[in-house]
Amino acid sequence: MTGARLAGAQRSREALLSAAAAVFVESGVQAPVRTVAERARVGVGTVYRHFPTRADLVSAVYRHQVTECVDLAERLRAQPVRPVEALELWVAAFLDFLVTKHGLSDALRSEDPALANLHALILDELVPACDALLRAGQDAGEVDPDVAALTLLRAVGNLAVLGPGYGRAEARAMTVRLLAGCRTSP
Amino acid sequence: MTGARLAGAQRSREALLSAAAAVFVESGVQAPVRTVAERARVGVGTVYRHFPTRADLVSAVYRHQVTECVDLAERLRAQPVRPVEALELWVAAFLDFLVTKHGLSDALRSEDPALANLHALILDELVPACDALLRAGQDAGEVDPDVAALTLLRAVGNLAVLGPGYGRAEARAMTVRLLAGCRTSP
Amino acid sequence: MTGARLAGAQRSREALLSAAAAVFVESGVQAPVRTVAERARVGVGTVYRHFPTRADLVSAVYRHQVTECVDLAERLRAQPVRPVEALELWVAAFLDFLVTKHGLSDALRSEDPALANLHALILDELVPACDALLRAGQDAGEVDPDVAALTLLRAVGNLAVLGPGYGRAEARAMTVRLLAGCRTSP
Amino acid sequence: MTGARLAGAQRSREALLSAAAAVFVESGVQAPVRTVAERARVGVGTVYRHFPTRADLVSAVYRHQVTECVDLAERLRAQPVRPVEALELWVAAFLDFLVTKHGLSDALRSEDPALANLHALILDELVPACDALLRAGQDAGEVDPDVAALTLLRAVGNLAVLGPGYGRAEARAMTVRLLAGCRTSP
DNA sequence: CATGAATGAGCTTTCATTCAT
DNA sequence: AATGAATGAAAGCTCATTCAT
Repeated sequence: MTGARLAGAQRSREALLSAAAAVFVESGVQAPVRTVAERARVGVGTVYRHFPTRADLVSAVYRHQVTECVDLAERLRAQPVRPVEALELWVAAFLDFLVTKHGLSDALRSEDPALANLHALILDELVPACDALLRAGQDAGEVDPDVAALTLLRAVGNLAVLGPGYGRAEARAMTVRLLAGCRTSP
Repeated sequence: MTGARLAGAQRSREALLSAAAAVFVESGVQAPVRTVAERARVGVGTVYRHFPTRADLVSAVYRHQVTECVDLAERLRAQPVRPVEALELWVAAFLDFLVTKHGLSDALRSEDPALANLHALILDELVPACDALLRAGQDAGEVDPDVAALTLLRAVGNLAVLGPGYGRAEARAMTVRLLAGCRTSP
Repeated sequence: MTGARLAGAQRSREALLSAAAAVFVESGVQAPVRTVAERARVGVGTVYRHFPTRADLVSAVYRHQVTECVDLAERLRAQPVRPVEALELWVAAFLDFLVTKHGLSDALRSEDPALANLHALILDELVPACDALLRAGQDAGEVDPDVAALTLLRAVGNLAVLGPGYGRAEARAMTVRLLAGCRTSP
Repeated sequence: MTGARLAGAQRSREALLSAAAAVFVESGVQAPVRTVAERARVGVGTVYRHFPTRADLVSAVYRHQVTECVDLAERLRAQPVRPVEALELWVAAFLDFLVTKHGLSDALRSEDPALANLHALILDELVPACDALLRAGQDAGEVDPDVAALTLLRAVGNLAVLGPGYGRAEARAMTVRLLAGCRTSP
């Protein structure tokens, strides 16, 4: 009775999330709420019911992906590869995320206080995940100890912003070079 | 009489340019046109007369700064330093520009087709300037021949986007590391 | 089983009435229906089932209080006090009602045709109650015969609207003076 | 050149004021800004240009009328009538204002902090004007010294709220009785 | 040429009301 | 009967852009 309703609500929520993800990719995180609603075939009111503020929507859209990144970091640490290689793999995967959902890097860049949620999420989850990989590399003497996780994340996040003449391949190449520059000089 | 008119018009144009530069630094390139007009002590109509589209204004504002960068590149090439050092100096200076006038990196990043003017300007002037330095380094065997000027410029432009926990110092450090990763492996 | 249902429905209805009364006091009769539903721990649908229009809810909320006023009038008429004194006591009590449940005076003032119910209630019950007291005073030669019950009720209802610099004490004082002005000149 | 523009703007401003006055009478001070704009045959933007907040509009609409009331008070004080009569005349005139522009009494009643302007206006101008008349009556021993100007103004403001069965005539009669109740007992 | 008033589309957000479950 | 998700019409406010003077 209530179950069916709840199931419907859950479906709405998911429809909204995927609609929003798509819209953010196409038009950036600043896209009108109405656009998201239309994409999800839903009234605007429904958007606000599920996500009272736009920031809630943005955060929700990316929370899932952030979590995946965190999980990946953990899996990589368990792999029998050299720490620096794990870091490289992880950063490459992170970049792919960002590049695919280019809305996310917009969101990361934004200083809008309403996105504090999302920023907190990053600080609380992504930074530690990256930090673990980074420290492993530093402890192994492969990575320069001056590199901080947050700084690296933001830098990669920035390198992920594509534009004319600067596509995925370029972003990847630059990220690789940035990481190379983070290794200890032999 | 026409002379006076022209002089007045010229004055307006310059007032607008410096007002816009200031406003862009404070509030980004998206700042309301009205804000620029007020800062220049001029009616909005005047803005539109001189710069029919916002992109015209943005381009004009940064054209001058782009030119300075180009000039710097030429001066550096004449210096008795190793090519890779000249490149590093230039990139550092370019970064400082971007970081100081953070409006510019917004503008560079923007895919707004209306900014085609500005993009063209970069392709036509900034890329060749950078390219000259880059090629010198590559010819000297100091820089990896796979690095393209446009790619490097965009990457540095991206690294220049500041945010919480990622200030000037971090941007500089990351840029240095990126360049380090662009050098030929010994 | 149906009995239980009915009992449940009755409970809902009463929960709604007291929730609405509280909400109206806090936020006025214009408060969102949703607020009332939440206060009553009930779904909005239930509000609409019991009270198809907002006016039904408002009327129901105040019917009970109107009835109390009517009863008081009857009790006062039976008291061994001079008619004009009975009138004064009743008006004072009525004012206290209004001032305490400031939602009611909002409702009385409203010209919203949807509140016709409530207005009818007043005409049918409150006016006659007041009228009886009034006439007694007029018959005793203590109250000016030109004073009409409805007019007096509305005036007192209006005087009950508090605001900055005009609190309960002021409302009471003004009501007393209004009534004094309704007495026959000696 | 600019003069004509200014004249046009002035005309707009006045059109807005009279449109707003009319709309407020018909629908209360809470009427949508858009309604006022339409009534004035003007875009919403124009309303906001002239009156950045709704409160500014409301205040402007009534400022003029408040001033007239104040002027009237001064003229009446100069008349060769007994103080209490002057007070009665003034209150009657004030009531007529309120009753004619019934939006004003809504506005006076409102506790919306955005209307602080208007409230201040009343406290600063209307209260002293009323106070002068009141004190004259009190000094002459005709009016009860316990009556305060603000209280009286609010009470009259309240009595001015019309409704079904309570029209202008009733409001006037009640106001007269209220004032009668404010006189010193002989 | 310069001005700035006017315009109105567009965005966010709220809430009364309906209706499938 | 009860629920609460969904809907969509308002309403407030901002700004890019036009155009009469």
